[in-house]
Amino acid sequence: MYRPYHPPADPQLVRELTQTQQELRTHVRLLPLTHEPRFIAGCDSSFPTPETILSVFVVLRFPSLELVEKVYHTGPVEVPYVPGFLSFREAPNVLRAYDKLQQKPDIIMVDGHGIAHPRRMGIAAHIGVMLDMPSFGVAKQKLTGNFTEPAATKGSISPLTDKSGELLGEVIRSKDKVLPLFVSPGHRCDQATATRLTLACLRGYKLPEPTRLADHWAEEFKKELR
DNA sequence: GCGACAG
DNA sequence: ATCTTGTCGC
Repeated sequence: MYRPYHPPADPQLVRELTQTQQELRTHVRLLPLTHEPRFIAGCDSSFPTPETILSVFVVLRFPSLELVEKVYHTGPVEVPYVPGFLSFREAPNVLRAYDKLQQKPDIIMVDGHGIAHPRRMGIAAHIGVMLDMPSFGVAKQKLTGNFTEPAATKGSISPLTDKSGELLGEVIRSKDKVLPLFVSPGHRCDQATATRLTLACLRGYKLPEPTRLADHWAEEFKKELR
């Protein structure tokens, strides 16, 4: 398959972001949820133009999954995309979108990785720490770690581990014969909770409702801008 | 030195 | 992420 080429990143920038990332990491806490969520949020970002980012937050009632609110926020893109540092490019705008929510959620499902990251600080963990809110990530592509292909049937799961065997996340088949999802906890959440909620949010599509709707509305809001 | 690389 | 048509499989 075709492999993307990532242009060299500014060494100085990478050093600074790495330090910030490691500081944020000290705040991460992996714990089971204390109470069953009543509201779960989904968030995702898109780029109407190369220099503009549009972030969306949707809040669904849980476990009914009815959409109760959707908001978005747009702003200028100030940081380039560098593998492993996606959060610094998207999180600032995502947090502003979060501020616009009337109904704050009990937990946030982010489009991206949680601790299944080189330094255990994917965007889901980053956002969770910034808001000090429970969060977890659901990604469509692997960033780091190893795994064996889960069975082709919906609900099949296989672990995502690092070289030392540490569990980074779980690879979940959310729909029969469709590429699996990579689910990992972000902040104030554990793997069992992340996996359980992801499965509870499936409604016949590859993506669980929170991120699927956030994805959908990101596209709608984008059109709405022109 | 050779791959891998979220969105 | 984004740019894009037709096409294969259930």
